[in-house]
Amino acid sequence: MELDSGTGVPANIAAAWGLRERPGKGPKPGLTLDGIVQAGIRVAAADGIAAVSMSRVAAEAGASTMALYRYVRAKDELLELMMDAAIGDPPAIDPDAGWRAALTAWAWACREVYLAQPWTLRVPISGPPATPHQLAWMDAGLAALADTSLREEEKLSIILLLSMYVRNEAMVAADMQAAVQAVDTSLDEAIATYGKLLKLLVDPARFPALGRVIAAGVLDRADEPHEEFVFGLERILDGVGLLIAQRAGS
Amino acid sequence: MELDSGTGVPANIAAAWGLRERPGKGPKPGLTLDGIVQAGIRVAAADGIAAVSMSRVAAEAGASTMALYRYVRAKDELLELMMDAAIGDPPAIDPDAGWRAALTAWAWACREVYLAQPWTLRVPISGPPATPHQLAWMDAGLAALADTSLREEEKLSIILLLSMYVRNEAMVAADMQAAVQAVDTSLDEAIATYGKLLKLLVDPARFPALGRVIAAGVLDRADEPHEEFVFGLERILDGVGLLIAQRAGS
DNA sequence: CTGTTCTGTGTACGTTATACGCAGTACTAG
DNA sequence: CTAGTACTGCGTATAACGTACACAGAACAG
Repeated sequence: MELDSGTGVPANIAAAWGLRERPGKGPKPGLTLDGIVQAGIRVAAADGIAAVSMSRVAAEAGASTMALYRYVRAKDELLELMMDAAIGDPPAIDPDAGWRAALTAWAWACREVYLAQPWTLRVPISGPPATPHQLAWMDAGLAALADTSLREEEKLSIILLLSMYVRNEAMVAADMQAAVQAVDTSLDEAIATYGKLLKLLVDPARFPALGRVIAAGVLDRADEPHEEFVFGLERILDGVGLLIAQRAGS
Repeated sequence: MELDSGTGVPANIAAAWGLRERPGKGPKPGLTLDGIVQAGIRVAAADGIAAVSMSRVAAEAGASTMALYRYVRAKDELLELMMDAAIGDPPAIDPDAGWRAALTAWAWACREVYLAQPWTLRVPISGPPATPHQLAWMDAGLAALADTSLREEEKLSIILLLSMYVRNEAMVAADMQAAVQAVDTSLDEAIATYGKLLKLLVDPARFPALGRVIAAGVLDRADEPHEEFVFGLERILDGVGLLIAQRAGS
């Protein structure tokens, strides 16, 4: 059977929920799914997602390469399981804080998880969220909007928008940090290098608006570390606030 | 030399700007960089980015695998060049339309480019935008904000926020379309299947907010095709509008 | 006790990117 | 005109990858 217990749950998601049937016929399993997933996470944390090969994970777990395939259908499934395990559960959020404070806390927590484990940002997303911890984060985000008079559909859209934003912003931040560490320089210097590059390439006659940005010196120095994140977050929350006010008014 | 003409321009970006020096000593090149890039684009458009291997592109270009390396430093560079060629130049936007209409048109155009060539969404971003067409799109976006009283720094942040949003939303849309085509079903049906899956997995006692969304039937049917995109876009532009009003007021 | 079924493992295969060396070509210096 | 040089396209070789498959042994059901 492709699916477990005929419930119609896709195999990879069933694995994430621990629904794998392991009828007790053969020999005792010497490994555990969780052990393998943790081994994968250790490899990814140490040397990045590119280092996560089946043989490397198997070595870390103390088994042969092919043993992993008794627990995992394919590498993609392993990555999905690693991802789900790595993000863990969302933090508790004060339910009386108001939607804006709650969403802000949620977004910051999400970002911290990503930046603490940058490899999670490189795991290709394979579909709509359906693993336990992903749904837990979704639920926590939705809970922040529970007291508003938004339609359920709108709440969901907002959480999707926000989680997309946080993930993407974390990716950019992680990219920059990686680039900085690769050349062993400072963030300020990296930005300045980029600014100089654009100054070289951009002809203000051809790209006038971009030319004005460069001329204004925006790219001469780095922002405060999290300034970019806060800026986008505040714009989005402002927009959400407008909708909430609108729904409350009508 | 790693760099061209000692200008300090990284090799891959120099290639994108056509700054490669090809001193006329050896035999006449039988291929052109552009021809190779176009061959790569044909392969990607036909069979997706996973089909873009050096040997496949070489076959499409009518040359041997290793010949490509005379024009391209590595596969990553080829992908970057393909990406830049594929997005092309942004459309002209009515400069008197006002910032909101202009940004909306810009975002839609950007989204169309991505969805017309979904493989571009799978090209890993390798750093801040520095290729000619990327900068052209950035300039077009910034131009939409030219008449506002925002600081240049803010304009840039807004364009980055918006382009991130469009790209991400296009990725999700492309993912869904791919999933739908893979199982050869309708979009409505795919959403409903996902809804049923969540209904099965989500315990409303453990995930109350998510339970309410599901109970409200949000996932029983698909939205209008572009509804999700419009929703997020409007929220972001609302937030931007608030900032513009604030800056104009003070 | 005798299947039956699951375990871990070794081997093998097909792909991938790309480093390297070679033969031939078009230009430049003399 | 000739020698040298730098570049071309190409074939081969290498290391790594995911994973299909077959097999030996272990634990259970009857």
